[in-house]
Amino acid sequence: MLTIGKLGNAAGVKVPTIRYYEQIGLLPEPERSAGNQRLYGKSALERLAFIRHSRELGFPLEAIRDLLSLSDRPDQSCAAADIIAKDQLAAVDARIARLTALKAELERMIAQCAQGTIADCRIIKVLGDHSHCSQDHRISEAVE
Amino acid sequence: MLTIGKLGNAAGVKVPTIRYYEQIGLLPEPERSAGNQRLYGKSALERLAFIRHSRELGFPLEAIRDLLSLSDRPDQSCAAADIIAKDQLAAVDARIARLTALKAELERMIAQCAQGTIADCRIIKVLGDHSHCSQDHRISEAVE
DNA sequence: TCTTGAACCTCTATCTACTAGAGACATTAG
DNA sequence: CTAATGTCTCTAGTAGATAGAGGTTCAAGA
Repeated sequence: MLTIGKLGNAAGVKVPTIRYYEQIGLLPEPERSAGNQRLYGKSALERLAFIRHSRELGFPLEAIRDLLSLSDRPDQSCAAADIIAKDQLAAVDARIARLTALKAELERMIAQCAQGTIADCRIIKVLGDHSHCSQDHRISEAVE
Repeated sequence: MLTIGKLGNAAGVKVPTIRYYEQIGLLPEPERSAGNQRLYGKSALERLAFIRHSRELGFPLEAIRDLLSLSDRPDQSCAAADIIAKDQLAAVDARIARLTALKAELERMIAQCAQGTIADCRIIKVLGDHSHCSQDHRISEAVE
C-alpha cells in the first residue's frame, strides 16, 4: 500500500492535488491507516495516472470524469470516448488558430517598435487602437 | 458623458467586466450622476479600449496594468513596453508549441480508435498509459 | 404627471484547477 | 527517544471574469 506521498511520486501528481481530486469525487476515498493516513493500492495509481495523462493532453476535469466512467464499463461502445477526444482536438485546433493569429499580430507590433519614447511607441499605439492591426485577430468568442 | 452601458457597447466590454476592472484598480473611479450612476468621458473609453485590445492579444491583466502606467508617461523610453510585448510573444510561442504536440498526440490516438468497445478502445488505453504515446508531449512545466 | 420597463446600483457567490499556509498529529530513521 | 519528515483538516487565494439577488434610477410613452 502506498501513502499519499508515494502515490504522488509514482503518478507525478502533487499531494494536495490528489486530495483535491478526492474532494471533487474524481478519486474514490481510500482506506486509512490506524493513524488516519490515506493508503492507496494499485488501482488508485492507475486511475491517477489516467487522470494525469489526460490533464497533460488538456482534457478538462469534467471530460476526464466522463472518460473514467466510460472506462469502468468495458463492454460498452467507445463512441462516447471518441466524441470526447474529438471535441478536445477541436478545442486544441481552435486555440492554435487563435494563438497563431495573436503571434502574427504581436510580431508585427514588436517589429514596428523603434525603441524610442513611449510617445512614439508603436506597441502602445497599436494596443490603443485596433484599427492599426493588419488582420482581425478577434477570432470567434473562443477566449483562448 | 457615457453611462456604463454605453461605454461597454462602445468598447465591446460587458458591464460587469467594467465594474470588475474598476474594482481591481485598472480603471479609475468615474464621476457619478446625481443618482449614483457611473459617468464616463472620452479618456475612460480610450483606456478601456486599450485594455480590451490588450486582452484580445492575450496580455494578462497585470501586464496591461504595466502597459497602462507606461502609456501615462509618454516621455520615457519604451523599452519596458517592448519587453512586455516580447514576453507575451514568447508565452504565445510556448503555448503554440505545446498545443501542437498535443494535437499530434490526440490525432494519433483518435486515428487508432477502431470504434469497438471500451475494452479495446485505444483512446482509453492511451490515456491510461503514457508509454503508448509516440512522443513526449509533456513539454516543460508550462501548463498551457 | 404617472407609469412602466430598461438600465443601473451593491454585494455575494460561482467557475477551473489548483496552490499555499496554519496548526496539529503520525511515522520513520538514527 | 528524539528529530525530521510526512500527513491530517481547514481555510483562503489565484486569474478573469460571470451570474444572481434585491433594490434604485432614468427615459420615454400615455
